[in-house]
Amino acid sequence: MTGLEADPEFDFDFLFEFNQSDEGAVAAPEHYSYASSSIGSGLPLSTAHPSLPAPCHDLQTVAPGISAVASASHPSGYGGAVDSGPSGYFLSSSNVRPNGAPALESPRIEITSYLGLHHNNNQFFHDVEVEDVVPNSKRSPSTATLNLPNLEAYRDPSCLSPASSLSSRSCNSEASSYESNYSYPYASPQTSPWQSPCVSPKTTDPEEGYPRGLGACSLLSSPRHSPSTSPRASVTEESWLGARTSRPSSPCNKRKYGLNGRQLSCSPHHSPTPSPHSSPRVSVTDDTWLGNSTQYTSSAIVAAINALSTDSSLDLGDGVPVKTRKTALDHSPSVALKVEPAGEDLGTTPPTSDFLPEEFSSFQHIRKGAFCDQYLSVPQHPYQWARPRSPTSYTSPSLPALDWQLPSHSGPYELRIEVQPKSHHRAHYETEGSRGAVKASAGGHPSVQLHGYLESEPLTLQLFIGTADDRLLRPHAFYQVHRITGKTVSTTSHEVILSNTKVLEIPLLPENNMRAIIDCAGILKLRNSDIELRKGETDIGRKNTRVRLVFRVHIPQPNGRTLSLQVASNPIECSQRSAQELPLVEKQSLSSCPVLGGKKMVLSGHNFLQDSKVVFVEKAPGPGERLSITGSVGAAPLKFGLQDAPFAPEGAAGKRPLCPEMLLCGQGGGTDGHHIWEMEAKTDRDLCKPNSLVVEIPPFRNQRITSPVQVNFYVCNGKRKRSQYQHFTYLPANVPIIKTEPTDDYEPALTCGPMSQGLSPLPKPCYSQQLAMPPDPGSCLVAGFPPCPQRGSMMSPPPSASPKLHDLSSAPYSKGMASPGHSHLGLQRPAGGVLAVQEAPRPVGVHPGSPQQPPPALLQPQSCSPTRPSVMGHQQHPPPKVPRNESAATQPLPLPEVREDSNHSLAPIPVTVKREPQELDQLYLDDVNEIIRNDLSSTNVHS
DNA sequence: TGCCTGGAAGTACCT
DNA sequence: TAAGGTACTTCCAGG
Repeated sequence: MTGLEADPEFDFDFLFEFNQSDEGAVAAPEHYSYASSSIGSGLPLSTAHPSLPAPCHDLQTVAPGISAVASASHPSGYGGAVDSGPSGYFLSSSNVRPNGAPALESPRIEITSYLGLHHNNNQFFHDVEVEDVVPNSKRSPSTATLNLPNLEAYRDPSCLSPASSLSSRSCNSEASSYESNYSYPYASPQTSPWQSPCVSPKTTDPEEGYPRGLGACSLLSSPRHSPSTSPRASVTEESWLGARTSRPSSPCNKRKYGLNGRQLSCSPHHSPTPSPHSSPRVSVTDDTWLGNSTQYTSSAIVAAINALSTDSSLDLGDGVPVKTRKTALDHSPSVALKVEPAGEDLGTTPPTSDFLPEEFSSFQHIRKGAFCDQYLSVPQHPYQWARPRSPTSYTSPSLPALDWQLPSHSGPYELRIEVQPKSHHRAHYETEGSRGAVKASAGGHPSVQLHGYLESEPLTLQLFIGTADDRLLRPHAFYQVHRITGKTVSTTSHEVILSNTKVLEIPLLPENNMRAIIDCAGILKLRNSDIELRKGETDIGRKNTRVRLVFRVHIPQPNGRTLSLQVASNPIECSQRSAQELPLVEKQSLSSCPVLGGKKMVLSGHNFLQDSKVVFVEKAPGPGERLSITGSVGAAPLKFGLQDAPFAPEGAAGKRPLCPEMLLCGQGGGTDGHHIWEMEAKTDRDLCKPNSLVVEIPPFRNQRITSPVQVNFYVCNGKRKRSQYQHFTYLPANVPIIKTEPTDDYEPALTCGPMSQGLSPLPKPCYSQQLAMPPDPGSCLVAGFPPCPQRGSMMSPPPSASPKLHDLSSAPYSKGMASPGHSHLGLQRPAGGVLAVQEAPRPVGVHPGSPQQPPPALLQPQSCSPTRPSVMGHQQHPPPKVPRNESAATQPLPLPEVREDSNHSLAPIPVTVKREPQELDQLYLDDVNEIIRNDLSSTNVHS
């Protein structure tokens, strides 16, 4: 076996799980309420969802549809979604748990992520290995997984540096997590293993020898976690550490990577056991998959996956750009087709139950590889979990994926952040000790409260670290929530991993008015190299240091469904430097003004200096902007363009998209689609305070605009010390001023529903969530998920397709792209759907304005097409709300569609294609940019 | 003793 | 290609 193979870090990538979302994994225990047998039947890949495009079809079908469909309750495939209900994300589940929590539908296929399909990839060989290890007969019948070689997990937990302190490795340090479990006053959300303290210590070991990554997964599920209160103290961890610790004691501290980007393991511990398990996850999954559902031929699956995958190229191997953007955070890591085991009882028949102890052990080993494979792990029941009553099944597999956009309120319920976190919080690395819990700016800690909930059942509040800036809200690739424990922490919490994203679960108790003080959440920074090198990972960590705390709660409804609400905090700057130097704009008193300018705008934020400058810029659609995503079906490579997000790669900055500075620094402006206009606003130095700045809106360069023009501005404290771009709209002089809330363009989405993510009122570039949310829930609930990851297809499901959910109206559920088409809202998103969305989510967004009617543009399959037609650019174009008309002259590649953007702010909410360039700001896709530019260049030439 | 913090050195990457 | 600067990580030390 090659070193690579042995490397635990990469193992999980392959897991192909058919699961609605990773989240489901957590809930695994509960999920397993269906009969295993169902799996097979339920999984006709191709048949499941007629609506889905053939290739993707299968997968999708399987995915959400499965869970929902499988059960009678989900006739429409996404049955749950179909129902009307209060706005919000409802799980469709016919089954209701005894406790009222929605029962899991049986055969559920989870697609966690999928990055590419590659059989026989060198790197992924797990399948074979697994098989060897586990006899088919012994494989858990219920779980079927398909391995896709070459798929690398996204944000592989394993990636977490081994060195990290225990506490830091929250993901991995289950021990700590579990500690809390014990303390939980109420039954924790069902599924997670942590619920049952019973984990027997005995399981031991398999993991011990394993690299952390592997272990992490298993840890969660594995019994081995000792109930010990302090994770570190626990033997397990000790061993764990010993085995894998890669603390930088040596030169090894700095990781070196092989050509393929894999980290060369300096320390033996990395892959102490080049065991065959190298990719436990894969193996296991595959095995199961194969064993259980032979019907799903790998080829079929692959085909489906390919169809779904937006950037299959990534997986394809060496030729693929490592940093391609990956849209689907959560799922991306691997595509796994997984069939949940049947059997409601968690404790009962776990998939692995059949194994002999030895086998089981082996099995576990394998599984360990799958980082965060809660799905798999859960089933490991040799240990009887004390099954706590599960008040709410937030972990239900049917729960929306972490990157889904959910509303903050629905019907009587509203999830609200009562106390926002400070705008700065220095995250700690794994190699460091914890830097404490996130605090509130006024002292104390953030707090979240669920309003309108009158039941006596406690609920679970989920917390994870999401992206900030303009991109759609989704789990942050480079940051993880870190559970803080200690005397100073009053809030119990517990960690679980969903789709490679650590999620802190905090009880929301009626006795506390469903309010939780978040004093147990720190932020862990993952090394950029660990994340970026993963195949399929397209995000760039550099300068991607802003995050948001994302809170979710899943409220069981009388009808058996679950209403999911989500709210995100204001952005939090997590870097050391930024907290000290970079200006941060949190609020702005004006979001628009006539072209004449002259109005005073008050900016609230941090690190404002008397010398701070406020610069307004109008960006021309640059190449990057044009190209938002190149989709590909099947093996076709997907490319995600960097849009003109606030931090588009430009000018001096060159390739770094995220850095605002870059745009302006020297180069930038210009014809290449960068800044076509820059104007420094006058600031009132006398009124300047560290937290507020008063500026006079400069007149726009073109006083004769006929439609609103979106521009951006930023605060600059000096070279390379600039805030992120903020949105601002110039209105035609003769047009009555429409007062706009300080929200950004994307806000229209807000109109759709309370998506509030807790976004600051500021026009923050985009809290994407807003974007995505279609006002019409129904639309969101679309039964079919477009097979193509491409948004276009996904986003616009045929009207007919849209389910009947009503309530969602207000709730914008959209997955990253928030395509109105996301029918999946309300439904579990089909794996395929998920993938698709994730893949290309950021680039394209649809304004919620008219969610019900997805813009045709969205429907365009462009993204799907391997070739990158200009079309793509249209759909996705970048954010720059710059009036393209005006700038057309300067623009190398004028995009007609742009026009819409600029208008949308004023527009009555027409459906517009959102250009989410800003989302990209976080993408420092150097490589990608290059590629895209090249492509564009060539494309332009052709055109 | 361990957790938090702030600061800064060393390294990598970008211009 | 080298120099300078910035950002990222890792360490150190004090509370």
